[in-house]
Amino acid sequence: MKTMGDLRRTHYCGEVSLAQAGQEMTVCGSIAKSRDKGGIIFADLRDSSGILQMVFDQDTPAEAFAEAQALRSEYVVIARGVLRERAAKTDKISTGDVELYVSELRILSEAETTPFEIRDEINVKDELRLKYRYLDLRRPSMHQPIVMRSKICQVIRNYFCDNHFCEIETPMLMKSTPEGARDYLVPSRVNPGHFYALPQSPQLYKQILMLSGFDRYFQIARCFRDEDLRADRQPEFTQVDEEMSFVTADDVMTLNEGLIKKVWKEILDVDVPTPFRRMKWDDAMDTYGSDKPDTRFGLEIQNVTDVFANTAFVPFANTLAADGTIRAINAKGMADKLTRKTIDKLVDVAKTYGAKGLGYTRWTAEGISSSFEKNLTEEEKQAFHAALNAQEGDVLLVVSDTSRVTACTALGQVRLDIAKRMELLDPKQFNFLWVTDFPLFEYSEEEGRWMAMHHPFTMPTQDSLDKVETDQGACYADAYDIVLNGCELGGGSIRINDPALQARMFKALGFTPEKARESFGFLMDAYKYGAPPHGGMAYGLDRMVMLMLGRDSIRDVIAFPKVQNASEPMSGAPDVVDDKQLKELSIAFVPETKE
RNA sequence: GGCCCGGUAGUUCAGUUGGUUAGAACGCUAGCCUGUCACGCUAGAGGUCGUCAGUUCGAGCCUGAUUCGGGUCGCCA
Repeated sequence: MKTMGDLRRTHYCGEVSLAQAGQEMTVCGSIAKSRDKGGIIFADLRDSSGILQMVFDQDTPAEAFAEAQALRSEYVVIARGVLRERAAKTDKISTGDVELYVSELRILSEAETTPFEIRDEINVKDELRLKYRYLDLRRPSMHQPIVMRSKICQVIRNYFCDNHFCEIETPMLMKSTPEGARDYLVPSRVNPGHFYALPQSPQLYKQILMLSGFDRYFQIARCFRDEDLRADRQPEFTQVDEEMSFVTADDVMTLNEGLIKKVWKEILDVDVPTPFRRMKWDDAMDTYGSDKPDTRFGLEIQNVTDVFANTAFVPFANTLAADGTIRAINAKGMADKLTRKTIDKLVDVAKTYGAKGLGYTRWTAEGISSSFEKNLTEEEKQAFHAALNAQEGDVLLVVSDTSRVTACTALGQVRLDIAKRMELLDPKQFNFLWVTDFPLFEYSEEEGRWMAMHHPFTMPTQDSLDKVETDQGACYADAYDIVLNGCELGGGSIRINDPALQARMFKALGFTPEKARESFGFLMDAYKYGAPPHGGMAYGLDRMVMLMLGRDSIRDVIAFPKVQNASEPMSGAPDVVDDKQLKELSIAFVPETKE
């Protein structure tokens, strides 16, 4: 091993080209691969920008040639030489028409054999890749999303700064507030028995910043939620958070369409047409069975309740007697591909999402086979087929349920499952959509009360204002989610800026005045001294980067992600701590007793 | 908390009905090779079959428990 001596990098591997042939240059990085042919040695040098081939032969100084013979994968080197045109070119790498004819090579660090190969084509278990995250991140396909993420943030910052926004950091150590996800708690040493919470979002602070006269705020903010993980959900994640004064929902949506347009253009060179389609929550649920519909394909849900109004078929009749609903999808022309076996899978999907079952009719050249049509009258059958415009080659899928949301959600998931099976999802297509007019409240069986669907500061729509305390189920919110290809990219709302209305909201949510004051007193006070109308939204940055780069997992766009049990395999966090540390914090560990 | 899938050389996998010494590819080590780029050729090393217990004359294979990882429902205002 050597030091760099007086060698210093003059060029990055991925940034040289034929135009620089003949120049002397110094590059550094890691050995991706070396090929020792005896009298000639090729070694691929990788740095953060790309790969450049180095060459050594009989005319290479003896010392450098000997050094080249000792090269192994992942050795860290610095090399000086002359860039020249290759005798044999390749289009496998961007610098495939040049190579560095090396005159001086210094091995700066040797490397043990890595637990897996540092190449993009490998297929290695996540467990191992995450334990050796630093090795995994060396692979170009893992490296690229992290670099892209940085560029995306830069574009976002520029857009906000160009539009009169001010970037402001809000506290990481804050007060725990009720409602919402579980908080990560941080004990206070100087206040024994007292805890900070890590922010689930900067929501309260950004509203207060509007009251502080900042007018327009943004932040690329780390947020924490102590809930179970998913492929697109991490306990620690990043929001692009924004808030604006003197705006309506329309203004917020328009400004954000501009942001999306700019980011997609500058990063992907994709022209996103604006304005985006807008859809009310009710319509999204009825038509797509989701509050984040994927509109890249059809298979829309239809309401066939009326067809069965007088049916004798017991499951449907019972549902309708309980004021329920019957919804259906016609998978047009898919009878050949949706076999009985596949339909059984769809039934499982529907059940997973709460449906009692999934009725089906499969109409092939051999005739109609159906799980329920034998129980229908001839008139009902015909009316059913007519309602769905059914023909030979179609598959009809039906869910009946007392809950409209359950029936639609189950069919919505069946719809997505079919789309995946039939490969209807074009990964190159970006379908943006605003979903608006969400329900203001959601009834929680567990809590036995109405809960805020978004958060308790969300402005009700004009029509809902007088129903807040009396008819919570009929109230809608001046809220909007931005949806991309069936994923919730972000969401926001106009906030309540009238203390009296805020007090009514807390009451509707079952807060006593004392409880409201205890939890949100500082916020209620702040609104007393003049509050501009304001609203904003927040994006899940990780999800945005994931969708832009076409990745399946949010982990691919986070440098050091956590795994399903919320631990971090490389460092081993979380871990036990010394008793001394606990004592200082006045904390005693009491194991949860198992039943 | 529930459900589903997985764990066999460094890596990715195969392993028949439970039966002798557990295989392949890649990687690794050594040698040869002057235009390779998934280099090639020759030789070699490399295994607690996740862990524990059980059934059996005999377990990688069967049973139970457990652990680790992935997906998912609940949960995620």
